[in-house]
Amino acid sequence: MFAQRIVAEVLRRGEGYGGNGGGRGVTALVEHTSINPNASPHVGRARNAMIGDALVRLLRFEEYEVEVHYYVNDMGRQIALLVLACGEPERLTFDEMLQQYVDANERAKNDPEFAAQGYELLAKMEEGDPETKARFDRVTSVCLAGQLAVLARLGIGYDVFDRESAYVRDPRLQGVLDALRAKGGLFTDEDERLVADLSKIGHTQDEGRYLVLMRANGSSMYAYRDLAYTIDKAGRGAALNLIVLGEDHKLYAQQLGLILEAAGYPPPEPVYYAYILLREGKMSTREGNVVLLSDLLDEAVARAGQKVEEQWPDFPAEERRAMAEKVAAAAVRFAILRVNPQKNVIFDLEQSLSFNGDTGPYVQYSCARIASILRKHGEPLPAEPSADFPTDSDAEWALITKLADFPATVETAARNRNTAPVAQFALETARLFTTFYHECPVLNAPTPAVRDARLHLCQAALQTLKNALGILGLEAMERM
RNA sequence: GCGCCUGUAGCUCAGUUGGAUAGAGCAACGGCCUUCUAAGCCGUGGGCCGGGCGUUCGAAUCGCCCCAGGCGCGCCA
Repeated sequence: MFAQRIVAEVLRRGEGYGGNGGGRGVTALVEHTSINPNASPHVGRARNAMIGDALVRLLRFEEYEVEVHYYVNDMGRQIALLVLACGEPERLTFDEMLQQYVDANERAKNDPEFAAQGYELLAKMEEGDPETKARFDRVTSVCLAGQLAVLARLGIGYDVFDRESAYVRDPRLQGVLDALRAKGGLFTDEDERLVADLSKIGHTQDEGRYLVLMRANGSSMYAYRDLAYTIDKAGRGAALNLIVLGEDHKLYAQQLGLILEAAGYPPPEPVYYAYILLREGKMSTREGNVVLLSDLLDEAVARAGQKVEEQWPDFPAEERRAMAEKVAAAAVRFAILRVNPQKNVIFDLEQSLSFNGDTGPYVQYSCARIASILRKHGEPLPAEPSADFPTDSDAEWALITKLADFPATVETAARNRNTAPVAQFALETARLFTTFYHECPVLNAPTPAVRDARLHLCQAALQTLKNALGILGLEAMERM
């Protein structure tokens, strides 16, 4: 009997239902977010973090052993300017540092001497000057902590932080240069820069043929350091090596991949996503038309808080606050994650703050309704649904059939490295539960057998929704 | 100019990898709280699936050509 079998299967597997064990015994390294320290995360950048984090959760659900890496770009021209601007970093907060950076960047454009100071500072950093390194560390650490605090509000965390500055003088880079040289793919150009000619190692198009590795003054370019880091990641022995990248990095990743292959290293598997745009155009920190993740979350919490207050006036403020945080995070995460990553999305503030319709809070609300039924029933249910499992309505069948689809949805999502279908599944399941909810009374079911079957179905639906939400990084609500 | 991605309802998105009458939400309009939470439900209107040509018994889905948007293309990261 199909219905009874599916419901029993969901309840038996519990938190593991939907997992196919595709990653059992497989290690995976996932790098995502890796925001430059000179900016507070905006929703565009946050797409990387949310996609990456959901991917990590999906892989773990499939029993991969995952290690999450964050590459801290604590070097480079922009960071040098930031450090230069933050004279006494101890006295500055994260937000103040960001303002300093904006000012410094502006000044560097019009003041060549100031810009030159930046390059000098960078060169000293690369030489390994301890005092300079300490200065950089102080500034970038404050910035990193500020960024992580915002991301943590969305439930996003990391296992390992790799600092770019640790890879500048990586001895393995010599081997890469030797390999390039051996194939005629390395030369010093007329301006004394060290340049890779990728056409010698399989690059077929004209655009992107050359990649500058070192400046004339011997300081390294981002790509050069990134090569060392990528080699380092490859050397950690993970069977699956993923990196979440904006689509603007496509050509760059190909270039890097060619060099790595020429030197005998396996390149990571990229997962791309497209930009989030505003109606007015693309987000630009310079022009001030950005939506900061922290601001978005604050607004979401404020709106959710209002709703919670209307709904649960007798709850302690602290508890209401916690509910609002969960709902707010769910709204923001779901709004981003439900869209296929290769699509540009036009960011709509009202829409991503909406708690009605095709949203994370709608799914959470369905969970709360189920939890409420189970709570009201009070008594524990038999662990196994009875062999006599009456299900006569279309609503019940549609819901059960949907629950049965979950493992296949997860399997496809993992294979395609795309969690958007899981969000879609959660929505569809929540809608089907709601139809069932309106058409099939549970506690007042016509017979005890029907009631028990429906209670078990409720449990199974809740478990499946929880598992789907877990992959997306949203919390199911007991009440809302 | 060249390369990659995208184009589905007024708006934001799905569409199970080529199958039957293309689905949701938002917005609009009309209904539903003395029965398990109205952050919900039911109903109405709304479509040349960007355009064209092809492949196929069959195309939103595959191919080619256009058009539009996004991204990228040597001392940014």
